[in-house]
Amino acid sequence: MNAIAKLKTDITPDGPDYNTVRRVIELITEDYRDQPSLETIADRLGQSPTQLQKTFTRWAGLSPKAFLQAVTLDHAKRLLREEDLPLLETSFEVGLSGPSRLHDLFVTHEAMSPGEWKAKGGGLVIRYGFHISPFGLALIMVTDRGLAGLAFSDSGDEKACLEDMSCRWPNAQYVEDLQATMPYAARIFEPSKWSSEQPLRVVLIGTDFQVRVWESLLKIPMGRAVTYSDIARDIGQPTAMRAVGAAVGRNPVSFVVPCHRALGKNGDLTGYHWGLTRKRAMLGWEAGRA
DNA sequence: TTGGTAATCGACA
DNA sequence: TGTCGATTACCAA
Repeated sequence: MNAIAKLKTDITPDGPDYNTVRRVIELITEDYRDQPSLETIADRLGQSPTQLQKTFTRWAGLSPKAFLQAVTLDHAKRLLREEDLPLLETSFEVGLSGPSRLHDLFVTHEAMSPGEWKAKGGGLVIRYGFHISPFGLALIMVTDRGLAGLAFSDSGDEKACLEDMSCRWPNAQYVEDLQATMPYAARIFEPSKWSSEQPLRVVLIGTDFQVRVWESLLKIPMGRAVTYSDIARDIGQPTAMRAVGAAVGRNPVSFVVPCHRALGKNGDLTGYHWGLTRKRAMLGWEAGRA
């Protein structure tokens, strides 16, 4: 194994589990009416039930049974319904460069408008790298100001993924640099390394409206969810839910800015740039850790 | 329930 | 200016 490949696999040894999990989620979603048993699923995947059992607990922190429930529509509804405490209202004062997200991964963020970004010209260097993550391959992009982009890809689609991200900031100069991105990967996907003492530095590059939407997302605690209209209300434009949806979809730092915690009003998972299956996986994974 | 549709607003061409 | 969403609420079969 060469040095780079080693770097990739060292991050999260359980990375390959995602492939199994992804297929299970797909199966369940297809015929969720039948409530397939563990045996049925294991059978369809050509694995033994015990093996599958082990994979799940390792990946999700939940028994398969609990996991199945977590991925179900009912559970998503519950995430929304348990809204006794004022979700978005509380947390922290979120101002520019303030720490946010009281309940899990702390980040400090600064905003950069497209204008500012452009003014810097092509001088800005973005270092990127792919790393194994619990949700497939993660493309991480950093500038000297902090984390600027986080995207996901299945193995084999790296090129498309990189293109998807890099065309958002056409003027930048892109350099592959796993040494630079690896520490981010290690930190982001390992909840035991989340701390408020040393928040993760993030640069939000987008329009004023988009940044406001993303700040709102940062306030959603782990294992909870809100609707698109909740967000619209939070930023003071209750009727702009449609525009909010569009802005959420452009979130360049997925997972860290938890756009997977935005659901339709009835608990449906409406959309996700990197695939609905991945959105389900994230919610299930968080359910096991919340 | 399911399916069509108008209202609404930021981004982009 | 005109089009297009990771939305919603409402109304008709």
